[in-house]
Amino acid sequence: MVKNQTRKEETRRNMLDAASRGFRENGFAGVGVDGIAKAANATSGAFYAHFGSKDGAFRAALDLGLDEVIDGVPRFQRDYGDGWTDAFIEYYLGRAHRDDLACGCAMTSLSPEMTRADAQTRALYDRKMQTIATLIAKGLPQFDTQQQRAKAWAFLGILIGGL
Amino acid sequence: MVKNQTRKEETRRNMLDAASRGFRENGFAGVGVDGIAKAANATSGAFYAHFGSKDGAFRAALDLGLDEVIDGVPRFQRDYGDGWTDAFIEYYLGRAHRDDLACGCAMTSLSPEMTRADAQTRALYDRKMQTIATLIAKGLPQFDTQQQRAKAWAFLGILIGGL
DNA sequence: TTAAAAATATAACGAACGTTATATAAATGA
DNA sequence: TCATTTATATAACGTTCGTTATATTTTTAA
Repeated sequence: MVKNQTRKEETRRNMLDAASRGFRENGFAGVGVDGIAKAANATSGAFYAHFGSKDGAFRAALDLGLDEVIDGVPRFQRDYGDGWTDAFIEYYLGRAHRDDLACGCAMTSLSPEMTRADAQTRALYDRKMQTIATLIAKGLPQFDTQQQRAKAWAFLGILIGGL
Repeated sequence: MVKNQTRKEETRRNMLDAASRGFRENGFAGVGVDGIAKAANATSGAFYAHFGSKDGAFRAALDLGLDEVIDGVPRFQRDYGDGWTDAFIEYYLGRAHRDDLACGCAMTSLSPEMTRADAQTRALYDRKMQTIATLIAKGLPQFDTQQQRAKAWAFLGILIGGL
């Protein structure tokens, strides 16, 4: 529970959490605005005041979810050193991560939605994924930058699902 | 184009193809009955005459799609011998398979929908996946059946997406 | 304490949803 | 050919969808 936040911030947080979970569990089309708002003990009015549209909420959830990965990768690299990739994969495929509150990693659950997303959302996704690939590449034992990047994308591909 | 089929069979085929493509591209909730029917140059009336419900059409599409895998695995084992797994993975991850008419393999694109599917659909999925795992296990160089099955499921996990 | 502003709730819109009932068209068998 | 059955199209249903406009409540500032 985050403290020292106004009521507005708390409502937004609740709705963003509900949106994240809803989109990850049921996909973009599988959950409605009213459903998300209700899950956050709020209404569609507040939803639109905060996100402007359903697409806007999806982008906010995507943004937050990918930031979790962007924060997580360097943490694993720092904590596990050279063997960080194995630790990361184990964590990533592990039950704890699969069944957590937000229903898995946004990268895995939201990536399939990208083919149907609008341009703005895809641009956000591409930008964040480039950041993630760069972070991964920096942690790979290789001196050729291009090879590092290729391996980083392969690593991501395995994680997300062979696509 | 399949020949020697009645008009009824042709309509059903068209609608099943449209449903398969629609569900794979946009997910169960991402496409509607009217949309599927229109994509098959038909109407919702014919749709319900053939499938009974949207869930019914999804099951038919899932059934057909997983049968493609069930047919494909032994073909790879026969054509490529011991190295069939590499050939299969290469094909599976390859562009040709990703961009084909039906928008990728049903196993990959429809598996994420299973968490939201009804009991009947999940039962069908489980049954077919057991069949697929058995086929894969038979093609693995191992004498312990249990180990074979475990490896077969790991193989499937990698293909579908590390879940 | 009270007026202004901001945040949230309520109500309604047209459109699309899955489904059913019914009407039309096509295929079948005599 | 004509009656009957089958296949498909049309029209309508109640609901839910994303969204907007407006009303109400809560917070802010004086």
